[in-house]
Amino acid sequence: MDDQSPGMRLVHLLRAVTVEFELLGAEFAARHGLHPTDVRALIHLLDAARAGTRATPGWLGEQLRLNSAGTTALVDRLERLGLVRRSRDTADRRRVLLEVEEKAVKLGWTFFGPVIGEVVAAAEGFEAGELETVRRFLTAVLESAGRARSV
Amino acid sequence: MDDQSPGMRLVHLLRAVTVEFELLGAEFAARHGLHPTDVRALIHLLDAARAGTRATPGWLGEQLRLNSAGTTALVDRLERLGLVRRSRDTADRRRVLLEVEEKAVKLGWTFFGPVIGEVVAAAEGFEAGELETVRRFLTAVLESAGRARSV
DNA sequence: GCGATAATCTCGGTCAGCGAGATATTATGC
DNA sequence: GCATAATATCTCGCTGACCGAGATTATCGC
Repeated sequence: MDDQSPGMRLVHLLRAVTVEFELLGAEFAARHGLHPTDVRALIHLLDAARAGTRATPGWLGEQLRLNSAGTTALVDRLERLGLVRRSRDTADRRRVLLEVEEKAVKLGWTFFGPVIGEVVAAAEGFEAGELETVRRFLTAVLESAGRARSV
Repeated sequence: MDDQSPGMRLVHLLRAVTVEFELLGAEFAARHGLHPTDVRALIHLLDAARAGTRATPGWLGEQLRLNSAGTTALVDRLERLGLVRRSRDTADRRRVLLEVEEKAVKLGWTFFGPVIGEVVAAAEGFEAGELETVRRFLTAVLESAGRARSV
């Protein structure tokens, strides 16, 4: 396969971006005494909070591909750090709801803030039509990756 | 910050792509009895081999942010799996060179092959100019992420 | 109510990765 | 030329994330 074709160059570029984001997460984690898994969990929890979805340990475990024991340990960790709070669901009292504390929101912001700022600034060097093209492409890639994964 | 601005939407999209790629790597790892770190190591080793760079345990450890003990354990694992071979550098006999076996190249191909195929196929739905725009954007993002990381 | 099902947690064990230090090889100051 | 520092890797002991199996608690259909 031609290594210099536009498609291949984009593949490598995307992979480089992924690596860079991973490193970013890992360094953020190390700096705050968290584990990479904790950061991933925070991302999912903040997403859920923003979308109004109710998060439970079981749901979180699925997102992160952890089994129930690992999930319990993870939530214990996050709770000990004061980032989430466990509370019984009053409707179905088998369920435990995970509520993110303000501290977690702030932490998430110090993590994403700088990257968001940089990327938004970078985006300003492009015209609206160009950004739309990028959006279409990334959407297509997202679907591609999903397809490649489910094979 | 406006959650619906084009810049923000691209940030979220990029993050989604990153997550998807990570999941892809994790599932590939699990399916082949590898750890996520092993996959990351393979990627770096294959890159080095392709670029003609000589890989050593120390270099690999830096790439993955592992200390020397962890790196030794990692290389032990990869060697046991028949993916790399250790050989002393004849010029500086303190050094150990890591040579990737064919098996590793094939494994890398079964990992990247499907994704590459999908992304290249997706790229064919775009004009050359559009792909160039995407390339420029991703390059800018890569620099942004690097900057955000070194703060 | 009672068995079946569901959500979470507990216990014991495995193994990746860390810190400290050992070992071997090469560069440097005098 | 020889002690000393610097470099590259490995060994040892340990911590802790995660897994598998099973216990616990709560809900639902009958």
